[in-house]
Amino acid sequence: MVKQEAQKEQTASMEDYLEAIAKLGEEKKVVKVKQLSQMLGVKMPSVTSALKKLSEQELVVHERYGHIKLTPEGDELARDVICRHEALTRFFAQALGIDRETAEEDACKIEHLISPLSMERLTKFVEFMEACPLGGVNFPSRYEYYLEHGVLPQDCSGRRVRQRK
Amino acid sequence: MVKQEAQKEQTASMEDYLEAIAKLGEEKKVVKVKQLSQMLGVKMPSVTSALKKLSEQELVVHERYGHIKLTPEGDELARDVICRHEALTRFFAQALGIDRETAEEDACKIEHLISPLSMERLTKFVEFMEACPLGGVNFPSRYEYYLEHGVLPQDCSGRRVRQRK
DNA sequence: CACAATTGTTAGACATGTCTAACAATTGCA
DNA sequence: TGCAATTGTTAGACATGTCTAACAATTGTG
Repeated sequence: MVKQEAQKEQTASMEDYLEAIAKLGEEKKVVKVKQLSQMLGVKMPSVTSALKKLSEQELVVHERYGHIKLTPEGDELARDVICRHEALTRFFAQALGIDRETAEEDACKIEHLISPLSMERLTKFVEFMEACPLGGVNFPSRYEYYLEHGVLPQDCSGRRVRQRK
Repeated sequence: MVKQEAQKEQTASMEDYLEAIAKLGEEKKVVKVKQLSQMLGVKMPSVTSALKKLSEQELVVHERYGHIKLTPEGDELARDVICRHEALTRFFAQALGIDRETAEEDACKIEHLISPLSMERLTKFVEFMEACPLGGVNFPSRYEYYLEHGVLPQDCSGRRVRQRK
């Protein structure tokens, strides 16, 4: 029985900060206020103020004028957000064929509010679509045909509507 | 060349009010503050205050203690929100096989921030999934098999991973 | 038709998260 | 090493949208 601290629910905004800190931390050795401010498109005082809140919750370590680091708990939350972000991006980009930029933007917004159930199903869905070649003519390509021509491709058996009961 | 007023961008909250007014308006003859308050899970003063803002933008007609009605412009916005809501609900419920309640909840949140492009693609995607029977063994049922067993069904040609490249 | 119950409004507090302006610390380079 | 440029913080304004408390209008029923 693992002792599982109740993870504080975060607002969309705070999740964005956690996510950005984790991402910057991967590339750069040290994370600074200015970088966060630029990555998130907010002014520096907004970052300072967010860090204060996250520090109080012990998700972030940040001493005045110093480096910014996630605590283990903060990192866990951040990983979770990133995981959702990536799954959503894959869904939009790979499954729906949407350009990377739009896919990222939508993922960024939706990652904060989608339910765990939908998230799990969406992930499985993408996995399935990627794994299931459907006898050589895979789903995405048929879907693309449909997108482009507005009608089903030949190998969808001709029938067009014929769905209700 | 149709004169197309720039439609004021609405916040998620205001879109919720517009949507609720439209939905209530369909069933009941008159829409009242109390009903909106209950449907949206907020207190009455919140409704009054939202209606004031929407009135100022001429999306809603509401005279003190009186009925609440959408203007044509407000109705147009509301229809748009409802349209997104329904497409999203169908996606979650029908494509992902999620229970109606969760599907609705997620749709309610996502409808306010998804990009027009993703919305359009998602809609087409659901249409496609509903219309394409894939030679009798349709996508949703294979997907369900995958969900349940974690492996691809027979008619997905056996291969399991074999994707990269 | 009067008055109690219900519904609606106003005023103002509060929470979140942003911003600008002013000031403080740090840095890096001459 | 000292000072200018950069980076960071504090203080406080503002916008949005919620709430409670107090009051006002409407309603419906004896």
